[in-house]
Amino acid sequence: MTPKTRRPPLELIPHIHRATHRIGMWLEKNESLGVTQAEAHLLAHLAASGPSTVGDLHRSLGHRRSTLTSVLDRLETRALIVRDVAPGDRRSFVVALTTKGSTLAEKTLRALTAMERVVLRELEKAEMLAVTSALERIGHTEETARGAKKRGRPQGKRPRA
Amino acid sequence: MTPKTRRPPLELIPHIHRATHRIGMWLEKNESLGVTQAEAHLLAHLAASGPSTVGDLHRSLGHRRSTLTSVLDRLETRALIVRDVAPGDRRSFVVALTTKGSTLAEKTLRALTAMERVVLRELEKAEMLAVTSALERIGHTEETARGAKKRGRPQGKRPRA
DNA sequence: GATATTTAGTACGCTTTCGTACATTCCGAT
DNA sequence: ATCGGAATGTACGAAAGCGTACTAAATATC
Repeated sequence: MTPKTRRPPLELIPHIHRATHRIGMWLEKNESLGVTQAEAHLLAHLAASGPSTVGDLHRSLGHRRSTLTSVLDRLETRALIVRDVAPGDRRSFVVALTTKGSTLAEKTLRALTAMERVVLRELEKAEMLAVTSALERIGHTEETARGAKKRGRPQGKRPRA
Repeated sequence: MTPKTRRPPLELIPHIHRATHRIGMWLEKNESLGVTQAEAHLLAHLAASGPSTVGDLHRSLGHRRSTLTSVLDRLETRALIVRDVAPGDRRSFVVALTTKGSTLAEKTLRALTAMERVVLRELEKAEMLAVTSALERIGHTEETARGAKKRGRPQGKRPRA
């Protein structure tokens, strides 16, 4: 009468989250790429799509602009990317891979591609469409989110039996 | 000859990441649930699967154990959950929702379920299986990752055109 | 039954991510 | 031209996530 499940569990969202986690773990473990998850995806995007503005990266990767600033700072410090003022719009930076960054980005992209291939090999094209379009439909709100409430100022004792 | 795309772009992984991001944004925006993404998923899991140990949550949600400790601390401070020593294993805690937590968890679960429903309504069952099994196959390594290298001690100047 | 090994969870410090405030540039209306 | 709003990206402080080290309990080994 009171088994494990009391409500219809979610079917899709948890899978998405676990998949995301595993991608990150795999990146940090399996290859000695020396990049974090966020860095890897940014490099891969640059390698796949060419130079992009910070706004492009924001829209493509989903990170907050301020987060991107930090990530780009790190990558720039390590001489993997350069920021150049965009021709035609002096507010924007065009982010491009350096030679060094390009080498690493290719490596990263290959690693991610290899990971995908294992999955894609077994999927029919139609199924693949179902997957991506399902993912695309998840939580589509306005592109750029703003404002949110925070609360809780925790950090207290640590219980122990 | 040098268009936008220089290499075959990834087809699946970026979708997964964007979906994850949108779920988080949606949670923080659309409802005044007052919980972060991690908290929401934890509450939803408890509501769906009943009391669980920290280890269970670790395996189900993918967060690091130490991360879970923090999340649970916050939820405990807000009196949404309780930690009780597990009967039969005094090392473990059983995490359970309080009445207050249960109310909020139900609300959260409904919000997430509603979000899924929009997607699922349009998917055939077979397609759905393709989606979840594809996600499950992403980056399957050992459940618990360990050790990873870090580097880079950045934080420098902030360029400006 | 004493000791080593494994498992569960936490404490702590550091890195990453994020929200907000702000400076600069662009663009449309006038 | 110029003024007001929108857009682009950064600075800064604060919160969340995570790796490592550690404690305690359970389990295996002898």
